[in-house]
Amino acid sequence: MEESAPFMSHRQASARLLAAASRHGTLDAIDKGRLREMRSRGRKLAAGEDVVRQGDRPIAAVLVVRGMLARYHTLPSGDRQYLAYHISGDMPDVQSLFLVVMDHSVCAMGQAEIDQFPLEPLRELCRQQPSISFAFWRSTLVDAAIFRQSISNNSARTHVARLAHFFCEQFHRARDAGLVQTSSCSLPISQFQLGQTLGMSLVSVNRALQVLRRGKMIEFRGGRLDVLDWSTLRSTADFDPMYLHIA
Amino acid sequence: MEESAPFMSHRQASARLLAAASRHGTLDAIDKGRLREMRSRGRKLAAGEDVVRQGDRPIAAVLVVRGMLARYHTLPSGDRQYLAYHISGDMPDVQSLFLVVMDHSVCAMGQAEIDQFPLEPLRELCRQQPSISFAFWRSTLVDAAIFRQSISNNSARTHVARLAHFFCEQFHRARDAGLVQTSSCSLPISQFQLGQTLGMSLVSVNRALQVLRRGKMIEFRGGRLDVLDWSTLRSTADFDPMYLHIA
DNA sequence: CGCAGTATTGAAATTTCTCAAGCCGAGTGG
DNA sequence: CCACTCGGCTTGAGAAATTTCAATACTGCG
Repeated sequence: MEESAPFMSHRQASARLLAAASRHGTLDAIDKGRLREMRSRGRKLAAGEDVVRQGDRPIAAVLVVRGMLARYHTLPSGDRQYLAYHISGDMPDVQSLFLVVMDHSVCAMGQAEIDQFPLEPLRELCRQQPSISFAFWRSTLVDAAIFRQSISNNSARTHVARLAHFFCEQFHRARDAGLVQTSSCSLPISQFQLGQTLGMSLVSVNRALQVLRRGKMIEFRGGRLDVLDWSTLRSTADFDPMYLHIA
Repeated sequence: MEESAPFMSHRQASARLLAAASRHGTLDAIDKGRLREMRSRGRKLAAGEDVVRQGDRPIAAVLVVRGMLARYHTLPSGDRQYLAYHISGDMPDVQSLFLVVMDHSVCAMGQAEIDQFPLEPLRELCRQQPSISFAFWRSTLVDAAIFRQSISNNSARTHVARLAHFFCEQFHRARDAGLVQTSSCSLPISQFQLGQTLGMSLVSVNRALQVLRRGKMIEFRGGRLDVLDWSTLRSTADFDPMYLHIA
């Protein structure tokens, strides 16, 4: 499943890296030039394939090119707890720059494509170009804000609100990344996995889903989310996108 | 309640800042010198007092000197969801360096004492001294790892394991910070607040607590945690401190 | 001493999970 | 082209966990 990408894609890959960093800070010409020098290896992922595992000591950072990646804990029972989802333009494990051992795994939710950038050159780049460092740093801080929201979501909201909030977040982020057409976005997650994300059983997910459907707020099937009534969905969820710290 | 600290304490405060940074990276003489130049304002906090609130745009970063601080979300219902606790030597809101608006609040759990370091000089310092930047960055990454663990804890563990895990984490971190004497540490949190931390009702907290007590694993009263049987507590909790990324 | 906040207990009400069966839809091989 | 199969979705109903309500202790502090 792993394969080197052709040479041309190196330029595309570093352009994508530049875009990822630019989302979180202002870069000058030097910063941009240095980012464009970064070399990477492209890789296609099969559905469900792991990119890194809990306990690994990764040597490269991942940038999502296409598809969706997820971070998850493997519990002693063997069960998973999904922690976050990442779409095109996201870097799910920038933290590896400074946390040597992975405390969670990263996998592809459906077919996906990534770039892998060796960590050492990235670290060196961050050392030399503070603005780049700050941009990546900020991206990890937004990740943390999203984790905080998940704590509240999974701990303090009703099942229906919890699901609604999850959909709001995914949809909002997809839209921000330019991945929404006609109020629908890709969300290749099964109801069972939704349960492992939100701390609910499969049956509870299914029933909460039906409430949202009957309320004509969303449609969710075949790995795709359609938002039919954003305003109602949003208020059902208590969704306030402030925590995403976008612009 | 706010008051300037005497001049002498400035030197102590910057030494504490140096210590906080040193926990997360190797600093050279220049780094250390620059850190020692940082000026701060000491502040005493009453029990329950807020340091920053959701929506604020803080201008200073907090370093805990004494006591315990907590981060929390305020939900639309008015209810709180506690997200993390911080003890001496921790910096609960380094993220404010790059996330302008607070997405959560920070309060004192009991009486506490903090140093406040203006953000702008800190940012400038990070820009000039990459090692310092990396150390603070890393501290925010460990925070994020702890948030991830909280997602799993609150979503996928039984009430008893959840509580046990929380105690393991607090105790382990207190020990690492040198705040444990004779297997007990300060933990000024009421059972109700424990519920708002772990996503359980007050009654459930109380009953889970009794299980741990009857199992002779812990004693918890008057804001103090005694660990009577670490090994059993740890296995009850499935606690693996790896995620704390302590050297 | 007594108040106020915190902890404990019991029991009913509710939510959530588990179990188990049936359904649906896409892909496969006859 | 259709039956078959597999994974994922849906449904019902009983079991179990959890919350809520409400009353009773406890404790530290003024």
